[in-house]
Order: sequence, then C-alpha cells, then structure tokens
Amino acid sequence: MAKLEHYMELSDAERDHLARLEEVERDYRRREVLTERDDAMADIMVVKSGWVYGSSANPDGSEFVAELYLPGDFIGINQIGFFRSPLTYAAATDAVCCPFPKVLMAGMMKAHPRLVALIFSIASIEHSETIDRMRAIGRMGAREALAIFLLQMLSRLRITAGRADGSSFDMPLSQEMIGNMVGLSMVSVNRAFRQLEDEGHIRRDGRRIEVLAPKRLGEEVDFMDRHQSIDTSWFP
Amino acid sequence: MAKLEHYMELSDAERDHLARLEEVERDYRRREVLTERDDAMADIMVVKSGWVYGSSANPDGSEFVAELYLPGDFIGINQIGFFRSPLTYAAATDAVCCPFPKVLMAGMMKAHPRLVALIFSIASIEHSETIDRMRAIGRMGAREALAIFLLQMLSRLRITAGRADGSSFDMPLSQEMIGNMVGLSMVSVNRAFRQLEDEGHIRRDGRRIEVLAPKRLGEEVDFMDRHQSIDTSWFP
DNA sequence: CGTTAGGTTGATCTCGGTCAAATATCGTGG
DNA sequence: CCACGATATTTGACCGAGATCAACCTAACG
Repeated sequence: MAKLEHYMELSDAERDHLARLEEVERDYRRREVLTERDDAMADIMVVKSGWVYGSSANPDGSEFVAELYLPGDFIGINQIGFFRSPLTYAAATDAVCCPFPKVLMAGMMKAHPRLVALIFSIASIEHSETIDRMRAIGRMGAREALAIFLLQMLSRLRITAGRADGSSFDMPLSQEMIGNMVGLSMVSVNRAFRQLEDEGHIRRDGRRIEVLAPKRLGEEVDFMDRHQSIDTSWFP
Repeated sequence: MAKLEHYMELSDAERDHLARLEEVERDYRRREVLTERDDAMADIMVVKSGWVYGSSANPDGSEFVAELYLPGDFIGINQIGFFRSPLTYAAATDAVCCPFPKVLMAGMMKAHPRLVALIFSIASIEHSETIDRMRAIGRMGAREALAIFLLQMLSRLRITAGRADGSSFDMPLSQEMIGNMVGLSMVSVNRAFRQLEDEGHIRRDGRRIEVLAPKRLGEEVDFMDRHQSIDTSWFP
C-alpha cells in the first residue's frame, strides 16, 4: 500500500480493496520454496515482509535468479498469463506473503480499474529493470553489472523507505545469489565489490552497503532510475 | 487479431474494438526509428507487418536489443508505466504500425476487460521469454543462447502462421543484430550457427533457417515454449 | 558490373570462470 | 557466554570461452 501510494493517491474504497487482498498471510522461512517451477499458479502474492526471489535452475547445476521481490511487491503479475509457474519462487530471507487468487484481478478491473492500471504499470517498471540488468549482463563488464544491480536496489528501496536521498541499505543476499542475478560467479562478484570499493564508489560494513555518490556512479554506468514516477495520465 | 484469436474466442464487439485501434497506419522503412529512447511515449503501437525491435545503445558504442516485435504484437504494453520511452524502437525490416493513444487502454478496461486481460497476459509471456533469454545470456554458452533464441522465434511465428508444427522460417535479422539480442559478438553468433549446423540441429539456406528437431534441441538446452497457451480461466 | 552490406574463418588476447585454500561470520546447542 | 560446525567472504593461480582484429568471401542491388 505504501508503495502504491508513492505513485498515486488512493481513495478509501481502493485502500479497502487492497487490504482485502492481504487477508490471508503465510510465513516462509529463509530458503523455503513458495512455488516450484511448473507448479500450478492460481495465486498472486503480495510480499508483506522479507525478500522473495524467482529463479530457474539449469541442467548443469547452475542457477539463474530472474526476479527479486521486496515488501509491497506483487509476485505473479508479470506471470499472470501462465497456467504453471515459469520460475521457482523461494524466500531469500524469512518472509510473509499474502496470496490471493488471480480471479480477484478480474473483479478489481471492474471495481477499481485505476488500481489495476497502477499494478500493471508497476509491472512494466519491473520489466524495464529486468531489461536493464540483461543489457548489463550481455554487454557490460562485471563491475558495471554489479553497479547497476546495486543502484537498482537503491532505487527500489527508496520508494518504500520514503527517503528519496537514501544511499545505503542492508543487503541480505549472499554474493553467490547476487552472482546468480547478474550472471557472474561468486568470485567475480567479490572482485567487483572490491573494485567498486577501491574506486571509492561504495563502502561496505557487514551487510550494509553504502553508495557514496549514486548519481555519479549511475552516470558512469548509464543507469536509469526506473522507479521514481509513473505516467498515470491515461488512468481511468 | 489473428494472434489474439489463437488464445481466446473474440466477440464481434471485441473485434470491432480492436479494428478501431488499427485505424491509423504508419509506414516505416528498414532501420527507421519509430521512437527514440527518452522521447515522450504517449502511444501504444500494433505491428501490422514487418519486424520492429527495441534497443539501447551503450556508452562504449555497443548496442543491446531487448525486444523484438512481430506482426500482431503490441509495442509499449510492457512499457506502459513510463512517461518517456525506456528504449529506442526501430524497424528491423520495412514495417507498418498502427499507433493509438495509451488512454484507449483505459477505455478498453471498461468496455472490454477480457481484451485487456488478454493483452496483459500476452505481455507476461513476452516478459518470461525475455527472462529465458537473459538466463541463456548469463548462464549458458553461445551455442545454447543461439539455440534458445531460434526456438523462441519458431514458437512465436507458429502462433500467427498457424502451422503448429512449423520448423523453419525466414530470418531477416543480420547475425550482428542477433548478437545484439543474445549478448554475443557477430563472430560468435556465426560460429554458434556453424556449430548447430555441424551438429545437425539446423539447416540454413540463405535467409531461411530450419530447425530439424525442435523438440530434441529444446530439451537439450532446457527451452520452454511460452507462447502456446494462456490461462484465461480468471478472465472477466 | 561495381559497390556495399553481410557472412565466414583464422589468430590472438582478455575477462571472468574454476579450483583451491585461508579467513571471517553466523547460528545453535551445551 | 562460549565453542564448534556451517555458511559466507576473500584472495591467488590457472584456464578457457568468447571478444577483438583482420582478411577474405558472397550475394544483393543500383
């Protein structure tokens, strides 16, 4: 809700409707699987707390993490066309999620089309972020890919944390998992971290990562902040 | 229209509504730019004929092609949340597109919510396809990435071409552009083509590419066909 | 025909992967 | 609160897939 309100004012009726989507709660422990790839996928989920990721294992044993969901995100909107889950979803940290059946999206289209428009608009932002990461994987070096990933995290966390100038955050993901998101080995992730640190772009302290000058780093790696605003002009 | 009908029966009213989206036509010549990155993006477009691609140029001069649109595809659905285009769109071949203002999507939500549900479901399929390609770029070799790309093309073309068993198609894209889609250099694309050919997976004749046993190749590279069906059970 | 864009192939180089080992941190039970 | 095992980070040495460079070939088209 906090996330949606970042983009658009909500009416009481809309807030009520959203609250009803979060009636059912499910707790997951770190590493617990929410939905296996190819399992039936009748539910959308809202992440209430914790981080969740969507991944796909390769025949050769390696893994690729395609999506990451933070509190306030909807899991399954960008997969809504499928009978069966195209990815395996698992909890990256202990997490609480609220599942609701897809069919409620149909009801929402009738009752609150603006909400639906907003939810799909947010999905489009996540799609573009995915593409930005793909470009980094395909056409940039390890340092740039990691930098873009960190800047994306910062951008996303700013929405819900409220602080538009936030430049540090806690990173609960292991370097190995970060590698699985940016197409690098654990070792290369570590070296890219070190490089960014040596260059004075970031500072690290335990889980905490601080990006010293996000703007400068962003320009250097051609990063675009996709999350800050949404075009609501066409909304019903 | 042919594409949408592959997934769901359309009423006359729905067909009329869709036809109205295609009232305006614009012709583009190969390589002509439809929309520059960061340009205002008030329109969605339907591709009527030809191929269109969405790409992003890197500071170092390299280019990454993120999306490819074939006849029947909607350009801009997966970018609907943006004021400004996140990508540069250009014609890969001579093409005809039908632009219509985003705001018509709002009207369609009222008048024909099933159509909107279907259009967003198709967008979710394209998103998954993007992720499959990203996984190939990040965690597989050149041969596998090219194979997955070719199988994706085949899968998409089957929808509109009707022939569910089609296993060959004309590839109007240069090997360089294919490289820009799968994160490889032109040279590596060429070598991957040769390898697949030598292995007996494909046969080439000019622009034409034939995949001899799509199923076998698909299993070998863990390819999932995302386009064949859509879960319409929740539709309004 | 001549020009040009695209395709093909060989030689060399480089970034990131893999392997391996040391160090640090976390979580759990005693 | 501590100790120990499990998990994660860090660093070095070596290797290989794919990038780059360069040359040559082919086909389409004016």
